[in-house]
Formats: sequence, C-alpha cells, structure tokens
Amino acid sequence: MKIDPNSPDLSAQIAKAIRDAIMSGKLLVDERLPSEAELSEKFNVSRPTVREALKRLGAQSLIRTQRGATGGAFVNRIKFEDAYGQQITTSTLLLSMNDVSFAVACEARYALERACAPLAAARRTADHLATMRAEAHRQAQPGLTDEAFCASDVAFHRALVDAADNPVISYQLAGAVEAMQPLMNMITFSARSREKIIGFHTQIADALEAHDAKTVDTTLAALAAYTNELAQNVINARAAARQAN
Amino acid sequence: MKIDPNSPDLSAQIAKAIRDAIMSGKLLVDERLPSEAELSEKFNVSRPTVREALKRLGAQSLIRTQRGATGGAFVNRIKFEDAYGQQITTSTLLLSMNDVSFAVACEARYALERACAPLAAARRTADHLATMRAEAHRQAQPGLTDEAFCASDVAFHRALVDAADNPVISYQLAGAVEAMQPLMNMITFSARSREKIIGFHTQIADALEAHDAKTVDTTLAALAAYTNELAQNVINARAAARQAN
DNA sequence: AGACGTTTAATTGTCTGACAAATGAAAATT
DNA sequence: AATTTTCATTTGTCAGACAATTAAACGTCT
Repeated sequence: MKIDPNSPDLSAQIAKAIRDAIMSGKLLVDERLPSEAELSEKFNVSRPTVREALKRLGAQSLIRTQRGATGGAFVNRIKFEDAYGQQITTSTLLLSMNDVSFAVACEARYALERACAPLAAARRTADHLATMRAEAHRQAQPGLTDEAFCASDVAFHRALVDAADNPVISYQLAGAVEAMQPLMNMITFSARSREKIIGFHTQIADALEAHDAKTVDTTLAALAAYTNELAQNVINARAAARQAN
Repeated sequence: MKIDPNSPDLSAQIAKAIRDAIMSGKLLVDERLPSEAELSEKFNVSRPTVREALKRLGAQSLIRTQRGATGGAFVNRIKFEDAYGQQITTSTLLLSMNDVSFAVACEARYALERACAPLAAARRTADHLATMRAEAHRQAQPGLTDEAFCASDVAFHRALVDAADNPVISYQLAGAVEAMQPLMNMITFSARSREKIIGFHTQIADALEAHDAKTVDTTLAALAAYTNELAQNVINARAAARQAN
C-alpha cells in the first residue's frame, strides 16, 4: 500500500499499512519486519517517523521489538492476557466518558454474564468454586472497605465467567465486568446489603456446584435487580439532596 | 509518577504515566496536555521520545492532536464507534493467532448473542427489522459469493445485537460477531445450507417482530448448532482428504 | 579440533538541532 | 471598525549522531 507523503499523518498511514499486512496474513506471526532503516527507505520517510508508526503498533500489541544484531520488530502473537488490559482500559473509559448510566452498564454486564451460566454450570471445576467461595468469604470480613468489597465482587464474577471455560467469552466479558467497578464504587455497601449480596454469591456457587444452570441464571437476575436497586437509591438520594439546596 | 531513565522503554513509561492520569481522572476529557517541549522537560527526555509516547496513546484513541498556535494534545472523548474498530481488530487476531477452534468461537458468539435475545425482542424497532429482512433477502440472491453471504450474515447478526439497544452490549459483541467472519469463510455454503440459514434468519426476524424472546433464543440455538455442523463437515472432509494422501 | 574470549556488525533506543506547516492571536493598515 | 499582515506557538518531519544490546564471526589457547 502506498502512502501520501503530503498528509500530516505519515506515521499513522505507515502503521495502517503494516497493520493491514498483519491482518491479511501477508505478515505471519513471529515474522520479522524490515529494520527501521529499511522501512524508512521503503516508505520514503525518516527513521523517527517509522518509529512512531512502530510504537503505534506496539501499543496495540501487534508487534514486539528486540534490540541487537538479530533484533528488530516482530509480528506478535497477541495473547488473551495481553488483550485483557487493553479491553478493560477502553471499556472503562467508554463508560465514564460517554455518561453511560449505571442501569445500562449493569444490564449489559448481567445479560452477558447470564449467557455464561449454562456453560459455567456444566464445566466449573473445583478451582473455580474454591475461588468463588474464597471471595464470598472475604466479602464477609468486617472492616472491609467498600472499594475492597467491589474488587472482591469483580474477582467473584470473573471466576464465574472463567468457569464457562471459553477464552473468547472470558476476554469479552473482562471488559464488561471490570469496567463496572468504578460505577459500583459510588455505592456505599451497608452491612445488610453486603450480607444480601454474599447470600446471592453463595447461592450461585452452590448452584454451580450442583450443575444447576437454571438457579444460577435466576440468582444472577435477582442480583442484577438488587444491584440496580442499590444504585438507584444512591441516585435518588443525590437528587433529593440537590433539591434540598 | 516518576520514570526510570535507565530503562530502554522510556516512551512506554511516559505513555503509562499519562494513561494513568487519564484513567484516574487527573486529566479530564478535552483537557490539553502540556506541549511536547514541556513534556520533554518535565520527564527529562527528548521530544522524539515524548512523541513516541503520544503516538502510543493516540493509537488507543486516548488523545488527539492538533497543530497550530492553540494546538497540542488533548484528552479524547473515546466514542463507541472509535472503539469498535480496535475491538474487531484485536478479536480477529486473537482468534487467528491462538488457533481458537471454530467450535469455541461459535459457542462464544452464540452464547453472547442469545443474551441479547430478550432485550432485542422487547426493544427492536422497525428499522432493525427492516435491516434484518433486507439482509435475509440479500442472502437469497443467486450468484452471491460465499464471502458476500458471510458479510451479510454478520450484518444480520449485528442488527440483532443492536436491537437490544444497549451500546455496551453492541460494543462487546461487535468483536465476537465480526471476528467469526474469517472462520466462517472456510465454509462453502451450498444452496441448501443457505436456504436453511435464511429460514432461521426469517424465523428470528419474525419472532423479534412478535416480541417472542423465547423463539428467538431457541432459533439462535438451532442456528448455532447448524453452523457448527457445517463447520464440522468441512473439518471432517479435510481430515478424510489428509488420510487419503 | 574444540572450547573460550574478543571483536565486529547490525539493530533498536535516545538525543540534538533543525525546518516546514498549520493556526490562532496580535499588530498594522485601510 | 474591518481587514490584512505579521508573528509566536505548536505539531509534523527530517538528518545525523551516539549509546546499549545482541548474536555472529573471528582468533586464541589448550
């Protein structure tokens, strides 16, 4: 692909050309790209410009670089773990920057989570159950901050998702689950509400252990409704406070 | 956040520092970052290094830049549309580079899609239905290539997902749905199989129109099973061909 | 011949300094 | 007062340099 040297986004064009080559399979995994000097000659740009393009690709985990005699830039085999972070960052910012309501985010998260219920019920291992029960136990500890409670909640739900034993699902849901955390942090979890949530969590773990997909699904629905209710209370209280001013 | 000037990844460190500032809210949407010259002074690095860091952030749509007197780098309000492309690219590469089987990808896609069924059945608009029926009609045209058939299939399913009217769900599922396309392309769709798939599609559109979530769900399950069957046939045929050699 | 240092070439990472292009603000002109 | 010109700021790009790293090539000694 040719680039337009008069456009003021040469590095973006070059990055796109290389990205397209990777996507189309012209560049294979672990294949070495030409050196920066060769690329700058090929595209008729300077080395800094080539480097900016390569950094763009590196930021997307499409390439990795290595110094030294046999070094260079290599097409990176992007792993699910690499993609999680990116996915979570983007999802979190999407929610916060586009004023996505708690209700909408919550609906998405639980709708997708419920999709895992049948698979998780069928495939959960002892490890998954242990993780979930450990998190439920942590959630019951007195003196736990709201933030730590939320973090544990996320860990519980990620274990549930991972129990479906499908890496594609785990990847897609990582964003939906983790991105909820900042929104959840607006809630102050009373002892009573924590108790109730832990009850749901225990029910879910029990149902998973019993391979009872139906109960997992209905409990998740109940948990979704309750979470929404808690958030709605906060929103209503804030509105009332504003009114009082 | 301080950076270690002896590490050979200065631009990555600087990018991380700025990314963290955005994530934590220290930098607000549309806020202007210091100029490249100021940043290079602040971090004690050269301007090219700062620029590499900014390009990394630009690649993630976290900032945008503008030339001129009042120009600079600004925190970007990342839109869902911006994120789709990135999401699809990453998902597609994840599947192809990690040898994710058709079955696993298909399971994920349909599990997540079925999660939208109740919402889509409740909220579908005439527009969504029209799009879906138009795609079903396109799929019935003779002379359609397999690739075009797949593309139309993706468009149909994206309309279904969008009918759930939840931007978070649409975003998450864009990856799962679009990333399947390269895998689907291995299938040769016979006239009979196309007919059958179009039948499912029509059934889904009808059920959505009737707000019948249950039928949407069961039809999606049937479609998932059939798609898997087609792929399995290809895989078996290939195995047999290998055996014959 | 083979094991073990040494040198060397290739490559990325970083820096310096420069100029072009865009752009809005300030200054000058009508 | 309106319009044009000038100017300062900032990003985009380039050229050239040196440091750090790395593996291969080379030499040396046993």
